[in-house]
Amino acid sequence: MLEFRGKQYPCCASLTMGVIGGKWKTVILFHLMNNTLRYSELRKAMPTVTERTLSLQLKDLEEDGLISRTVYTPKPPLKVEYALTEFGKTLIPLIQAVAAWGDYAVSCA
Amino acid sequence: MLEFRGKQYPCCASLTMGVIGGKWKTVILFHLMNNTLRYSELRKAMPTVTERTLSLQLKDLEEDGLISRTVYTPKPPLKVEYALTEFGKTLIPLIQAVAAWGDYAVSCA
DNA sequence: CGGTATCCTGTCCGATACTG
DNA sequence: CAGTATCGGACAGGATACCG
Repeated sequence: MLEFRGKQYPCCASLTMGVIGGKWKTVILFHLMNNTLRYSELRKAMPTVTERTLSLQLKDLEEDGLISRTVYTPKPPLKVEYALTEFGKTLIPLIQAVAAWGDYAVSCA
Repeated sequence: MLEFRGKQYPCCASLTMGVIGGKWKTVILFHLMNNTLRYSELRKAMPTVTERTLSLQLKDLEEDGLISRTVYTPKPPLKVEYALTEFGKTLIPLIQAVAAWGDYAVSCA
């Protein structure tokens, strides 16, 4: 039994899935892999996610230390940028493998 | 927009997560990565999953073509073995990366 | 611009009991 | 031994409206 940030996992594989699982987290990480992006840029990159869900997933990823959130303006209109942290960058090879296998599976079908 | 086995995905990363996501699929694949296992052996390897859930997840993985189910006995008591298919084996590097990152994250915390 | 608040729905998944 | 049947709770995630 493993523990990470207060949650328990029966196996190292399930720990990873607990952190990057869910419907949108890998997609967010995939888009942040090569670029720092603003909230609105993420929305454009992922047109089918709702604002609420995107917001919640970003907060989750931030709490797990994978991404950073930087506010550049003192007042509205706000400018906010999201980027991978150093810890989040350790996921890059994994995200690349996830994306590559998705492409491969499509090419098989 | 990508399609795989009748489901739609907005991104190659989300396709992969749709196939190996969920609470238990990567754990099953992790245990089948190096060994063919019987149902009861999977249960021993994953003591905290319920029979119902294990059964459903195995069926999902079989329908997605990742694992094979072989019955060796004509009547009860049954002997059933699960193994990765050739297509499922293409996931091995990914599963290894998932497991390795889980270990790494624990070592950081 | 970058979010929350509120409400609601589906689905995942656990518990328990039973079967070929 | 290897499952299925039934029930039900919790939570992820969508729709829409509103706020600093």
